[in-house]
Amino acid sequence: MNRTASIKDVATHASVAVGTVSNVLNYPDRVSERTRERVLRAIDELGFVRNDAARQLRVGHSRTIGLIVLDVGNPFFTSVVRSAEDAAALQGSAVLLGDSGHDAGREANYIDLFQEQRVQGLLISPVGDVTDRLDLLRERGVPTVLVDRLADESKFSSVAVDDDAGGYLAARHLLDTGRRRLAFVGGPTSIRQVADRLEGARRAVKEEPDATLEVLDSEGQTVLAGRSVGDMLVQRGRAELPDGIFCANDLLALGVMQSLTMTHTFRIPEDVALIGYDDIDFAVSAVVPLSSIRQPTELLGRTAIELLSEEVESQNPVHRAVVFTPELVVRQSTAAPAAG
Amino acid sequence: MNRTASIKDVATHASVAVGTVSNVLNYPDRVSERTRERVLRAIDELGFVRNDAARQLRVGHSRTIGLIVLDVGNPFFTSVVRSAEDAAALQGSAVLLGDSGHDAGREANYIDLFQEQRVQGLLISPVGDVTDRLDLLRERGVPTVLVDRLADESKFSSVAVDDDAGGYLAARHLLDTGRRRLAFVGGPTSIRQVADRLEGARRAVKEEPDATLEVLDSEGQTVLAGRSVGDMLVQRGRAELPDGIFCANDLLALGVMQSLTMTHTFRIPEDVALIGYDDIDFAVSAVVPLSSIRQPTELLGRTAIELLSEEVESQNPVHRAVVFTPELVVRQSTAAPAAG
DNA sequence: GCGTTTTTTTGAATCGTTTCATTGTTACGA
DNA sequence: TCGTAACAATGAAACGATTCAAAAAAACGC
Repeated sequence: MNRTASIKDVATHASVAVGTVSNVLNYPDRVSERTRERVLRAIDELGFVRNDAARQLRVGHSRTIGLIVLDVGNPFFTSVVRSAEDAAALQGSAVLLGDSGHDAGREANYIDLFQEQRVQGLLISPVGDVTDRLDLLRERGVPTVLVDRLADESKFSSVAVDDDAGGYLAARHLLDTGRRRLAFVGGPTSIRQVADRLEGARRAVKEEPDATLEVLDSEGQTVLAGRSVGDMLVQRGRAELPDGIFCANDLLALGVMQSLTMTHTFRIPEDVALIGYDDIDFAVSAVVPLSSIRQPTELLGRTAIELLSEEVESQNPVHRAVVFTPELVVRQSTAAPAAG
Repeated sequence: MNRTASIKDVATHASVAVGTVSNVLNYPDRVSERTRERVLRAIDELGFVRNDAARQLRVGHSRTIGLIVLDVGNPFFTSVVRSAEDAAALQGSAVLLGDSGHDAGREANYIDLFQEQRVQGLLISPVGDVTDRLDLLRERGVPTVLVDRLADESKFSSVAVDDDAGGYLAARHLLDTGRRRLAFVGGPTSIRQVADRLEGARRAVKEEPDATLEVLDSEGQTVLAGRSVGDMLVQRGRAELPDGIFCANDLLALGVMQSLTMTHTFRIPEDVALIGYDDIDFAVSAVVPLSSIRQPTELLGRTAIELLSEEVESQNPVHRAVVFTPELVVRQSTAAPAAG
C-alpha cells in the first residue's frame, strides 16, 4: 500500500502488457481507443505517477536543463530565469536552477550535481574563470551555453547584451538633451560590464568636440556607494558640477539621486541629468523617475534555451555568440532643461 | 567514446567487481586502501560520473527536495531559498527550485514534475487553496511542509512568521517613542499577512487609552501605491496628520516616505515617524533610513528543511507548526522626536 | 473463405546503479 | 599448523521504465 504503483501494476490492473501501458504514455495513437481508455482508467485508479529515474535510465538523458546564475536575487537574473523556464516548458523540458552566489565552490557543486542528473545541457553565468571546468563538460558531451558572457565561439555558444552599445546609448542621450559636462560613475573597471559601459560612453563623448567625460570611481555597485559619490559631488561648487551623470547601474544612480535631492541645492533634471543602467523596478518609482538602459532579459533567457536546443539536436555543433542591443528608457531624470 | 563511462567500465579498468566500485563510492571504509586507490584512479582516468537516475531507481528515492515559492524575485523568498539550499546541502540533499509566480497552473506543473522526480519531500508556499492537491501528495507518501502559511496540524507541518506579533511590535514601538495618532497603511485585508499585521497593531493601540489608529487602504503593496497614500496625507492639514505611520510592507513605506519628503512640508521623523515591514535591502539606504520589522527568513528556510527531515525519517509522522517571532529594527525614520 | 496487408499487442532485453548473501583472504591465538 | 574471527571482494538480482522484433488480431480485397 505504501509503495507507489509501477507500470507493471497498471498493466496487471488493466489486463494488458507493460509495453502497452508505455505506449499509452508515449505514443497514444499506436494504441486502440478501447485499451487506451482502459489503461488510463487504471492509471487513475492506482494513482500511478511515472518514475522519471527509470525512464531516464533507459533513454539515456533527462528532460531537464541546468541553469546556474550568479544571484537569483538580482532582478536581471530573476528575469532571465523566468524566461528560460517558460521557453524550456514550451519544448517540454524543465529547468533545474542553481544559485552560485558568486561562489566558485557552490558553482562547482552545482555543475557536479547537474552532471549526475544527466541534464540535457547547461546554461551558466560563470563565476570568474571556469573555462577548464567547462572544457571538461564539453568533452563529456554536456552542451553548454554561456549567459551574459561572451565566449570563444570555437568552443561555446553564448548570449550577452552589448554593454558598449548601452554605454553609448546612455551618454548619447545625455548629449542629445544638451548636456556637455558628463560624468561616469562606476565600480571597479575590472568588471567587464562596467568597463564596456564606460567605453561606450567615451565613444559617444568623442563625437562632440565640446563635451567632456569625467570618471568617478565608486566602491562597488550599491545605493550606499552611489550616495558617497553624490556627497562628494555636493561638496563641489556649483560651477564644477557635471550637468549629466551616467551611473553603471541603477542602484548607484539611486544613491546619487538621494544625495543630490536631500540637500535641496541641486535639482534633477534641471541642474543635473541622471541616468542609470538595468531599469530595475525601483527606477520608475524613485523620487524623480530614473531614466535607464533596459536589457532584453526575457530575450536572453529564451535565446539561451534555443541555442542549447540547437546544440542538443545537431551532432556537429556549430557555436554562435548572440549579442543583444539594450534599449534607452527615458524618464523624468533626464528631461531636457527648459529652453534658454 | 561518446558514451560516458559506467560503473562497469570502471570495474573492468580497475580489475575489480562492480560491487567494489559501488562500495568505494558509498562505503569507502569497507574497501581496503589499496583497491580504493586503484578504483579512484580508474574513476579519474575514465572521467566517470555516477548516473543518479540509476542510483535513484535502485534505492527508491532521490537526493533532492522540491521547493516551490510564489516569487523568487521577492527578497523574502530569495532569502528563504538560500537558507533552505544551505541546510539541504549540509544533509547531502539538493534543492529543486520552482517559481510558481502566483500561478496555480505553474504550481501544479511543478508538483507533477517533482513527483515524477521522486523528490524526498516538498516545501511549498502555496498559491491560494491547494489542500486537495496536497492531500493527494500526502496519500502518495510525499512529505510536505508548508512555508509561510499555517497548516492544519493534523495534516501537515508548517513554518511561518507571526504577523500579528510583528504588527504589535511595530505599533508598540511607535507608541513607545511617544506617538499617539497612528495610521496603518496596507493593501487588501483579504491577504492574510496584511490582516494579521493590522490586528497586531490594533492590539498595541488598545493598550494606550489616548492612542488612536486610523486604517488607510492602499491599492496593492508597491512603492507607487504608497506614494498615492502619501500624496493624500500631504493634502490634509498639518493638524490632521498622524504622527506615526506603520506600513504593511517596506515598499509601501518607501512610497509614503517619498511623498512626504518631496514636498518638504513634513520631516521624518520629527513630524511623523514611519515604519515598514520586511526589512528589505533598500530600507537601510532610503533617504531617511527606514525602521522595519525583520522576519527570520534564514531560520524559516532552515527549519523547513529540518521539519521535512523529521517527516522523512519517522514512519509515523507527527506534524508540527513552527511559528517564528519577527524582530524590530530601529533606524532613523522612527527616532524619538526631540524632547519638549 | 482465404490470402494479404495493416493495425495492435506482447514481453524479453536493456539501461547503471545498489544490495547482500556468498566466497575468498588475512590475521591471530593456541 | 590449525581453527576461527575479522575483513575484503564478488557478482547476480532488483529497481521501473522504454524499445522493438515478433506474434496476434483486425481489416481488406477478391
